Parts: sequence; structure tokens; C-alpha cells
Amino acid sequence: MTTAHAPATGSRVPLNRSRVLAAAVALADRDGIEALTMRSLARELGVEAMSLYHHVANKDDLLDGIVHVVAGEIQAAASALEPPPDGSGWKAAMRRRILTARSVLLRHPWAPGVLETRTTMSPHVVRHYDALLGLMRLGGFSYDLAHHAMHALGSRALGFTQELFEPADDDGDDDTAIAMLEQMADQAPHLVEMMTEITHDGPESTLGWCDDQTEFEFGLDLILDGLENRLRQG
Amino acid sequence: MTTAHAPATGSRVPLNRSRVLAAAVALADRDGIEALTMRSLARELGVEAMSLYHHVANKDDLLDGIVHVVAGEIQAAASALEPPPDGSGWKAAMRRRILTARSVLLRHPWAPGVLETRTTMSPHVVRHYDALLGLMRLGGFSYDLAHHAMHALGSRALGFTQELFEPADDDGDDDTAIAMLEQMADQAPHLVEMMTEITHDGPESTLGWCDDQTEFEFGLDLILDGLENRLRQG
DNA sequence: ACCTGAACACCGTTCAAGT
DNA sequence: ACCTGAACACCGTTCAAGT
Repeated sequence: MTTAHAPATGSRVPLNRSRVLAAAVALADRDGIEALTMRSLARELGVEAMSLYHHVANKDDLLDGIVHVVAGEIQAAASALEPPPDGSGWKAAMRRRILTARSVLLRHPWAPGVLETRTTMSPHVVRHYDALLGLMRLGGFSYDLAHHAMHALGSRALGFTQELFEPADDDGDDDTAIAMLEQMADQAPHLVEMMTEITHDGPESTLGWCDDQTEFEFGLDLILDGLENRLRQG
Repeated sequence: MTTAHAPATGSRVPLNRSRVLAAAVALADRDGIEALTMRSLARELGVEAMSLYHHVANKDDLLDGIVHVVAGEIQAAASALEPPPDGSGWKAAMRRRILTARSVLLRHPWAPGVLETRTTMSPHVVRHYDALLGLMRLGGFSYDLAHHAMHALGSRALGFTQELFEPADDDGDDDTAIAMLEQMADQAPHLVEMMTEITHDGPESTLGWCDDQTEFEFGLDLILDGLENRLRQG
């Protein structure tokens, strides 16, 4: 009703769920997910922490909410892609949709971690999964093979992977990294040799020798090629 | 010195790091990782919370420690496997080692989640990775291909995958699950049809239609087959 | 209907003090 | 050398009260 003349003085617009969620996403993007507390979010919105409970049930609901926002971005970006020409294009179409999801998640690096902890799927994620299934069905997959495929893709279907060696970026201290490598040369000779060999023809930074995008696509293509084989074998 | 005659009265053995870590692993196994707090762990050991800080630097160090214990179990189980006959056995040998790691992690369901949050790798994990690299080298992999392979495997190399739909086991309430399915039939038609179709020839439980072990092996074999192809292509 | 302040039950952790 | 109690700075959340 009174939305016409909002007073000139700052934040007199009443809070609502989407404003709370948008602020939470922005805060997590800027300061990291561990900085997102009910109190810090309230401060960001110029309000008391307890006010938030009128718009989200609790912190878990808040986390569900921000995952939903990100999943919505994925859905929006993916639905903007043109549909595959015919069933034979399932592989390229899946690849494109998954890489699109990945490009969205790269803007919200905290999202994979939060996604893992959710027990219910956002409807947007459900639709994303369904779209992938639809592509496979068009390509001639049985539901059984498509089901295996979804498991094989795992979180990769949404555009991220579980890396196990996420080296804490110790800003440019490559000397200690090299010292560490030499120290464990007897314990892990192959690992050390691999790293030194690949580092040689790689970029200057010792620890920056893994191109995430390249590795993601390598793994994704490996799986998609494997599925193509299984599909041919019936 | 005085370890010979421990008094009959319960816990008069002095605390040490490995006893603290063992108790922490046992507590997490029994009550879940969220139940592992400095205070609860101390109570378990019949001691004050602050005493723990003489044996672990802080909670992060405690988490590093219990991951190290689990990784040690993996290493022990894997080193008990007989070595592969020759280089041609790389695929079977990797498969066996990875499934062995998985069998250990199944006893510590909290471990994958904690592993993800660690910024440094346990030496046991390093050795596990190195053993996998060694198998690939024996099989004729270049370090470049082996490097891609490790990324493609990701956390699967340690025996777990990032499942995105970990349905909170709502004990046997299959009716509401079916109702939910029907409700989203228009939003996710393929997903619904897949679930109903697979459920038919599956076991009795509606939500228990995914055999984790089968799916893990399907994905692992998909990747190993794909690597074999890449290896042949040079 | 929306917001608030004080309070509660939990955390991890510091510190000075005990033996 | 090892353990302790009280205290501090944070959490998420409840509750009764304000407008």
C-alpha cells in the first residue's frame, strides 16, 4: 500500500524473506559462510537478530533458503540454453548444462559445502536433475542406466567435485611447499615426482599447477564417454 | 616408569594423545560427529574439558587427529593386500585398494565430512595417493594422465562419493514419500517415473532403492574403464 | 504484524591457580 | 608435568514485552 513513498531515510522498507535471503547470500559471497551468523546477518540488515525469526524459521531454514536461491540461479541459467537438436545430442547437452551449473557455483564458492548438509532438495535442484534425466531418456537411456548415471555423476551433476587436496592457499610461500615435498620424498616418491614433473611445464606458481576447470571437464568427459559405451552395449 | 602397577581404581592411567584420539573416534562412531565436543569428550574420559588441551592443541587439531586415525586404518587395510602381479593389473589393483578404503570409511560414516574440512593431508592419505599413483605408473600411465586420473577420482580415491540426494531416513514413512512424488510429478516427470519404475523391481522399501555399494562400483568402473581408453589412445 | 531486549543453554578457549 | 575451576567471547534460540 504505502510502497509509493518510501522515506528518504535509509532502510525503512520492511523486511521479508527474499530480502533476508539475498542479504545472506551476499554476506556469504563476501565474507565466507562461517561469517554468516544470525547476528551478523541482522547487523547487515540494520535490525536485531531476533527479527530474522519472523522471516526464517531458524538457521537451518536460512541455509535451505540460500541454497534455494543459488539453485534458482542455476535453473535460470540452464533454461536459457537452447534445447538439443535431437536425441543424439544428449552428451553435448548434458555437458553444457552441467558446465553451466558449475559457472554459477563458481560465483558462490560456499554453496557446495552447504548443499551437502541439506537433507531436502530444493525444487530447483529437483528440476535440474529431471532435465538431465530427460536428456538421457531422449538419447535412448533406460531408466536403470540413467539412474546409475546420476549416481556416477554425483555432485558433478551440479557442477562441483569433491577435491580431497584443497591446499590452503599459503600465499606464495612456495619454498616451504618445496621443502615439504622433499621431506616426504621417501614416503611418497611418485607423488613428489609427479608434482615436480608437472610443475616444470606448468605456470610459475608451484601450487597453482591444477587447472580446476580443465580437471573438471576431464572427469566429466570421462564419465560421459563411459556412459556412451554402456549405452551402446545395451 | 610406574606403568607396571596401575591401581585397581578405574582411570588412573594418565591421558595421552592417542587415548584422546581413540576416545574421540569411538564417540563420533557412536553418537555422530556433532556430538563430539571438547566437553563431551572430556566427560567420556572422566576428565575436565581443559585437560584435553594438554594433548591436542585445539579442536581443529583434534579433528586432524581423528582423520589421521581413520587414514591409518585405511593404510593398514590396504597394505595387507597382496601386490599386483605385474603392471597389467593396475586396474584391478586400484579397484581393490579403493574398495578397501571404502570398507574402512563405512565403519566411520562421519569421516568423509570431516576429511573435507581439513586443509592439510594426513601422511597416511598421502601414502594412499602415492600407492595409487604407483599402480598407474606400473601400468604405463604418464604422470600427466595419472594426475588427471587423481582429479577425476576425487574423493572416490578414498572410497566415498559426494551424493547430493542423501534422503534423511524418515523411518519407513513411505506413504508421505509417495505423496511427495505424486505432488512433483508435473515438475519432475522423469524423476518420478524413474523412481516408480525402479522401485517396482527393487526391494520393498520405497526409499531404499539405491544400493550404495553397487552405485559406487558402477561409477568407479566407469572411471577406470575411461582411463584405460585414454591410456590406449596415448 | 513486526520488531526488540534480556536471558538461557550451549560452544571453544584463556588464564591463573592448584598438585 | 599434568590437571582444574572460573571466566570470556561467541553461538542459536526462547520468551515476554513493546509498537
